[in-house]
Amino acid sequence: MTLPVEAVLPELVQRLGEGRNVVLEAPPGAGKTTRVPLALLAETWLRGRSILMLEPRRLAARGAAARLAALLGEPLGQTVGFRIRFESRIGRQTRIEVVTEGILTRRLQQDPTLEGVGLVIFDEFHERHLHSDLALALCLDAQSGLRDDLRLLVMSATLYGALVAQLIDAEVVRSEGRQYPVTLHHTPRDPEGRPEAVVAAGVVRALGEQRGDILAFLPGGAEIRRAHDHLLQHPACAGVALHMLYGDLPFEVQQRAIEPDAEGRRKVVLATPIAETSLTIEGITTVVDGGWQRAPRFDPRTGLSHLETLRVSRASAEQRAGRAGRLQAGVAYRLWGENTQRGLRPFNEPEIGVADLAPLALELTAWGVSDPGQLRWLDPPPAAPLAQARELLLGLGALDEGGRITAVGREMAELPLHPRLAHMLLEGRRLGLAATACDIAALVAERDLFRGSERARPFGDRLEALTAFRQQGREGARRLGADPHACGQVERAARQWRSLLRLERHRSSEVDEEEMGLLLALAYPDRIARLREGGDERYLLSSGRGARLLPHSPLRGRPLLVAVDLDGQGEEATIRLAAPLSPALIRERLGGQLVVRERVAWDGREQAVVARREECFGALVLASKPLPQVDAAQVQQAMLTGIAALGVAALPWEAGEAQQLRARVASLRAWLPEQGWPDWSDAALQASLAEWLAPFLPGISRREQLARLDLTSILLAQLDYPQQRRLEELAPTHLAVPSGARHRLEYRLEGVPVLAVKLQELFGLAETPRVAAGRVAVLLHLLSPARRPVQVTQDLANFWATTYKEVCKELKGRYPKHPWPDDPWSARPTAATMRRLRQEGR
DNA sequence: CTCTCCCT
Repeated sequence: MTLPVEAVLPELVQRLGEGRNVVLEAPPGAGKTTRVPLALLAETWLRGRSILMLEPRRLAARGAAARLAALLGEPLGQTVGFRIRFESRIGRQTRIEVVTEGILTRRLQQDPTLEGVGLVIFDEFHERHLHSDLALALCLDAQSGLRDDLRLLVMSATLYGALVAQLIDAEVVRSEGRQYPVTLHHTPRDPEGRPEAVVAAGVVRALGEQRGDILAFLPGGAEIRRAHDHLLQHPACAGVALHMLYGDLPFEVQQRAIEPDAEGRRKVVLATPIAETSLTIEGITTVVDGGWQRAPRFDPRTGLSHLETLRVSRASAEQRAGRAGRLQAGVAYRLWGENTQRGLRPFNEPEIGVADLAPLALELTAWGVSDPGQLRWLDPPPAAPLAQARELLLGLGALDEGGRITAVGREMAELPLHPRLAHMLLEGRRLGLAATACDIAALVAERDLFRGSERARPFGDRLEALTAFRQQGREGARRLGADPHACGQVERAARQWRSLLRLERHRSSEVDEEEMGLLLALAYPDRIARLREGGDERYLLSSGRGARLLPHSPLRGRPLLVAVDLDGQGEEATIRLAAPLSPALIRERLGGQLVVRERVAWDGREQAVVARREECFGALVLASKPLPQVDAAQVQQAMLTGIAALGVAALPWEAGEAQQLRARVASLRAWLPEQGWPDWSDAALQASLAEWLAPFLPGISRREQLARLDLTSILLAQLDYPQQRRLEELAPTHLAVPSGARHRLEYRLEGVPVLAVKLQELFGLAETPRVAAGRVAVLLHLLSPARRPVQVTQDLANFWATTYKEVCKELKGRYPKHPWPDDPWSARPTAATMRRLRQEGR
């Protein structure tokens, strides 16, 4: 059988032969995974060295290797082999080695020159996993340094080639795919509809309009279960075999969903994106796509991840629809309109942009790179999550203060698990708890034993179920409500780590809850939760954030927990998985890791500077007492931090005088920019607290004591004497008016100052009063005798000439005791009544 | 309104 990719093989071979990197852009079905490595095997430039081909999934790696070997008519482990976690088939003569992503990173770390390798092929690069992005960056680094004869071939779905080609300085070779046509039906959905209802309706419609089996895409397991329950009741599903398919279902159930129905019934499979690439389901001719996908997002501010339900990307939707056209022409119902289609993102967001970067940060440090800018990336690791990751690694002792890897860090990097868990394994070994640490790490890292169960269970139940599985097999696990398949996977991971730590065999012992908490605290020193007073399920995390146990958790009321799984979404984090923690045991077993520190710091809850001597484990404060003597400079520094956190608005501006001073200076700054008046905006004052406010802080350590500050004098002290003189002259606090009185000017942060004055006081005055050496006319608020505003103007002469007459007419009757002369120009300006004027003899 | 998929 000839495959479309064969047409471009000569060009591909030639380009690589010229010593170039190459990007092969080909849609699914082109045959790139099977044909390309074999076509290159005999190339002389390889000089007998091997080809490494990277696959994004274990299933795919094993499958690709098997097909390649079959094409050569050999068993696996001869010319073609594979290496994935837990399994490898590699022989002496192996020239094509198919590996999964983590394996390649590991190999590069052990041998940066990739000795004996002539070509690295990245298959399905468009999936943009964290590991494949990292592996490409490391390969490029190796190529540019030690191995200029190493070649790279990146294979990717359509429309992605140019970007990668630019990064790796490569030629793009394009191939056609093989795919039966799929007819697309875009059907706008009820925007309020829940995913399960929308997709169930789509399935019912497809059942009526099409023949053949149906594959429907939903965002997650919960929606799949609800859609399943709903469709079971529906008459359209009578006689139809209804299946669910998602990663956490037991293997047998997944298998049944993939196979043709034993009784030959028509099949409907409700699936997560697991069916998008990893699994091929027999007999599908119709796809129903709800158009969602769920993705984790790491929030560097909290250090936590949460799941988000997003619209599918165009690439994913394409892939999903394609599932209907593997056997024959098919149909895809897309439950969104053409407009929505145009707004879809072209590709899934690269994992490097949204993931926890702690593992990547450790890999980079182990590679000897402190700044990711030293490597070439399609998308560099974003700064904030990377900084957060480095901070975590520093806390775990993997990095030193200078950001270099420590001996412990190197040991951690060599263990195939998350740095948090690697730290727990190594520290657990020192405590003589290595085997238990392996179990706990596996329970954290592998599939949830109790997924889908109603009750929120504490961590201890997992360890108990694992022990039961070891002693009594699958039945033992089932009796405790655990999934035996998942137990097997956990045991397999734990066994791998035990062997890496050179532990002989697992000694099963009693599960000690407190030791478990202790070990978990070694992995999550920053996720310790203390029970809030007056309740039994609300906790305070060491970060200061609130957290809440899942309803009905058996851990309710425990004073101290280690939160293993925290969902960071929303106001309060949700503690999904936790173990109780005993401070006494920490002190007893981890005494060496306790840090005693004297802390003088602003406390947001106390609204004051607190000075305490604290005994800490990670972020957990085990003991705390007040410091007998405190350095005044430290208090001042902490107070400044506190004021910065509260904002300058928290200072006592209420009196008004200080605000007026700020407004006067701000006005002069705006009117007379050449004079260099200081910037006293909130932002500027906030930024320079240390300069202008610090000298006045001695004796102040609480928020309420800020009321003592005389902000007017403090700000005035910022001006030198000539400036103070000029301020009085150019922006006076008061203005004299013709009546002889002095009235207060009201300055504003922007605009002209306001002079509020009874209009009788201004008789005879033609010129509007001015400030700033005559540059700015004040805004007059002309008042009635009852001090009600009659007119607002910046043009007094015009007021006398026009509006004054009407004002007179209107107000004369109401205020007969006050003067309302026909000619305001010649009348005597006064604040007094007629009677007083007469008494004064006029 | 129960946590997607994948990997050392």
